[in-house]
Amino acid sequence: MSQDDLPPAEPRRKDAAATRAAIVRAAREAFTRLGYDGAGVREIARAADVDTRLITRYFGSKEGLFAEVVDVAYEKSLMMTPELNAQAARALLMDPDSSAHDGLLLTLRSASNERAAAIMRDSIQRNYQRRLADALPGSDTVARSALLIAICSGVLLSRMVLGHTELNRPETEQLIPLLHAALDAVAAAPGTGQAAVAAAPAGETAGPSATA
Amino acid sequence: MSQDDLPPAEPRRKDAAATRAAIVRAAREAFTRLGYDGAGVREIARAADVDTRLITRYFGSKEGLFAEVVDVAYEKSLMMTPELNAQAARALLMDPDSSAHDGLLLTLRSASNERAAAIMRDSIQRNYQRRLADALPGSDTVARSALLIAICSGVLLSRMVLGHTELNRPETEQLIPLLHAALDAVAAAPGTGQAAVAAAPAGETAGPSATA
DNA sequence: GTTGCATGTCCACGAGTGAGGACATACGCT
DNA sequence: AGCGTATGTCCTCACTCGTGGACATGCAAC
Repeated sequence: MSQDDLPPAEPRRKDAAATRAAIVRAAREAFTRLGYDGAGVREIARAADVDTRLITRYFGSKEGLFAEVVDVAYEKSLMMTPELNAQAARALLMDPDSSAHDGLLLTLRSASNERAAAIMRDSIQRNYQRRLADALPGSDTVARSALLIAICSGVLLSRMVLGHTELNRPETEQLIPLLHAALDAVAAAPGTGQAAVAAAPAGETAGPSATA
Repeated sequence: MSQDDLPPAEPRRKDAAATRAAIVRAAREAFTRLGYDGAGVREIARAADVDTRLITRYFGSKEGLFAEVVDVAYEKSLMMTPELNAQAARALLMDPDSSAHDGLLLTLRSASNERAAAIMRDSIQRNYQRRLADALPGSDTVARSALLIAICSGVLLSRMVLGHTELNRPETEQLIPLLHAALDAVAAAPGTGQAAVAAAPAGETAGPSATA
């Protein structure tokens, strides 16, 4: 439906690198949309215009392919820092699907599967949480970064995966400052009680969707 | 492994009510542990010491069984009110698995499946979110209740489903006041800027796990 | 006691899965 | 040019899944 517009008339024969890339691309789309269990290797292969056999040859197994997909997905994820909480809150609540949280979204749709969860837990720690923890002020940065990621995951899960309609309506915009305050409550240095809580009188800096 | 200790020597023959109950009980355990896709009807039937055929006879299909399980699971969920945010924060972060958030946990593990997600979205709105919205002060109560549920879901997802080790360590206790503040930032009436943010100097009322 | 229907049991079907063996082809090196 | 190997293709295997048909059994009403 959406990936038939790869290179259209180019047969791409005997090009391992291009084949690998096409598989990873199709797999990322399929895993993000359907989850680890929901996406089948046949479907991925068809979307990538590639024989099924090549998947197991190049990546060993479906699990190996998933691990590779997860790793690259987190590299384009929106980086969260205490200064970006406002933009993060807006992006989490308003962006339609956005590539900003590809990693997290991929995570959520596949969390049910135990093997997939283990792969993603590992990748989150390597690619996401370490960076976030380094950017946080104060102490307990690892734990607090994990809590921040957890909160963001929950919002994304409710909106995108569960399809909670209450978070996809016009009033959702009112929630941005609230979510911002909630994020700041965790991200701000502990002890410095002032935080930015209850800031932003609902106007909020209407930044350009912050899909960095 | 864990459900062989039902009624041991009682054949329970020709008792539809007891059979239904046993199926629901086994299904709830299986769905919560493995998710909708991960749990199979054969496995559920074996755990309930019942023939597979009875599942489709009594509940129509696996989907029908799941809907029934979801409905009953949310009735024993921890009710959240602004006054209980402290206990909720503690329960979410510290309780080992607890039956307090059976509904949410069941939700998270099955969120990948689209049909299951639809069933749960419906049940959440009926059994959980309506009640929470009524208990919230201020305006936009439905949207804010959805955001609260989202945040709680994220914490539970990271801890229980994804198995994030950073949220299952001793330092996690330090996060309780932070999560409490984050919840209050959303739950407290908007406009009244004071909230309870940055309250609780890390001591926190060590309430009894709050599994109401 | 006999009949009727709900309840319980056995078994099979068709579709789906991930994986891999066996063979064909074309690119790259000598 | 000729060979070798990486790459691409076809087809099958072994398995699990949800569902339902066909039959056995026991409780309950008459």
